[in-house]
Amino acid sequence: MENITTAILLGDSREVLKTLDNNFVDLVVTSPPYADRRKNTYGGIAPKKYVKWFLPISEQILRVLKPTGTFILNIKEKANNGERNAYVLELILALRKQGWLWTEEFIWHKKNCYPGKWPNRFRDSWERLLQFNKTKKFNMYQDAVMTPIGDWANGRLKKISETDKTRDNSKSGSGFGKNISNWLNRNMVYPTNVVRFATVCNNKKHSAAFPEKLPEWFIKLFTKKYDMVLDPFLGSGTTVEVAQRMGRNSIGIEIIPEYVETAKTKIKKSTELDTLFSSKIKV
Amino acid sequence: MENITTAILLGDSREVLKTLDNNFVDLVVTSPPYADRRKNTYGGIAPKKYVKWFLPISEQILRVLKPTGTFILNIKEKANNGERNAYVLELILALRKQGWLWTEEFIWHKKNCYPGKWPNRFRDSWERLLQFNKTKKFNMYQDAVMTPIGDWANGRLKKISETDKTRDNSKSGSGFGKNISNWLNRNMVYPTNVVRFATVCNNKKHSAAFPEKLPEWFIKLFTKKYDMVLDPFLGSGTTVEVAQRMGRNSIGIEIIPEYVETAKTKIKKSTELDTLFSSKIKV
DNA sequence: GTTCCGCATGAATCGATAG
DNA sequence: ACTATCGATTCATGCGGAA
Repeated sequence: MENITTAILLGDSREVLKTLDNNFVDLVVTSPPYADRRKNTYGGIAPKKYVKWFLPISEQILRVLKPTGTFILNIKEKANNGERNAYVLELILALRKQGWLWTEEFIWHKKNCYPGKWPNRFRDSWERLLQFNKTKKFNMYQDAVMTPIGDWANGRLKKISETDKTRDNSKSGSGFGKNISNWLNRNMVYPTNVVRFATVCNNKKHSAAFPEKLPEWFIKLFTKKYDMVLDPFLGSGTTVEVAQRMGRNSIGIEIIPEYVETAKTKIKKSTELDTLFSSKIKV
Repeated sequence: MENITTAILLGDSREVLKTLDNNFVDLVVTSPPYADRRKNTYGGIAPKKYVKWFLPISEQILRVLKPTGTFILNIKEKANNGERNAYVLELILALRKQGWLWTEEFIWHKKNCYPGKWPNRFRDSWERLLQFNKTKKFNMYQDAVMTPIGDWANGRLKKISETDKTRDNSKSGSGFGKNISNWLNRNMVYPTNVVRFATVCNNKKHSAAFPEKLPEWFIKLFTKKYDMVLDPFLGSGTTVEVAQRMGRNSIGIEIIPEYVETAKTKIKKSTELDTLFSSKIKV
């Protein structure tokens, strides 16, 4: 039986990443400190300096990632002085220049966003989930994240007429046709690039942990069992905890000792689950 | 009684906009042809040339807009050769340089997005609704777009406890605790910066303008009656039709004669409604 | 009149093939 | 090599006619 490794490294990602091998990571999923956020814990990076600060890190990520791997970056610029900061846009352009393919931008539509009221804007209920790749031939396991088909199917697909079965193309010239018979006995459909998860509300020590569902979804989508997951801004350990539970190897890097301790506790706790999990699978 | 003007101008926005006065428009809401799209009708603009093509237009928009006015730009980059185009990011940065404040990015989460399946990406179900302003003191009528409270909010608001209040107060100091009373005992809530409308697919004759609900929402949010609305890429006339129905003055510019005719027909038809509408209001 | 059901259509995207 | 065209895939919505 293959073993699963779960490593939590204390230190600055800018340094720790340099100690890792080339081309061995299948998925990087992370939520770095946003500019001018979390000043109390991370010190905060000024928006103007953010790109310059991030590029050496992404350079290392580019190096450790397999050609078939994927890099998911969760980030959102805040409003400052009535205006959205532009550093995330500049970061995307800079990452492209660094050699990354900007494959996709998923939207994380937060189910329960932060309440509040301002005269000039509404509550911010979404964040960017930027997908970058080294090559066009990356691994993607779409079937792993299929979702139940919409309610419309109940009414619409019960009875299929003969015309439905025979007609192929619509007349519009869009080249789009339909073959309704394909839809029989379908319960699940592929999702879109808008994902909807609730934010975590419980009082974790880490100030901005993303919900478990988020790394879980991307781990399902971009890795298979025993693949390697990396989170260079681990925080309280959500990513490696989920990765371990899902039977993936993982490495987390975190600069704050207190968070590392929290994360390690989680791992230990879930090690029991892991044993349970391991005993079920036969490899 | 004040009259409502609804003007539809045939021509190229780059030229027609120059003939308009300074500082008289309250809201510009438009959906220009996206790069490499609508080749059959608008010829298509190459992604590389898009920013250069758009800046003279936005310069005129900046001129005709009141200091209290708002510019809403609906756009989305397509995927090309496995990668998202970056010209929209470059456009946002260029508009900032031109003097615009990038106030907000709304997400249009499309209820019914285009179908399809590809090995490397999911269906694209969102578009950008970029908000730009001349000054920080723009008009915003938030009460006009309040929505019925959803089940999610019922659950969430009931759970807001003393710990929630104290935690949030201590963290951000944003005065959240004071504002929370606004949220209790209400049937209506303010929306967020994610809006959800279905695309229209009932009209055979015209390639789809955006759905009526979209300009309607922004007209409610950023204008009051008798304000001036401008759409420099009118298409089949949705924006001015909605503006007229809502008792706003409006100007639409469209380069394709056939679309101008369609738009004018809509306006004429709705003039009867307008008369009805006028007779009901007392000014 | 309601509800139910048939059906076209939509700012899509990729890979293969053709010029 | 690089662009242009074509075929294949697919989900939810609203309209209009039928029950």
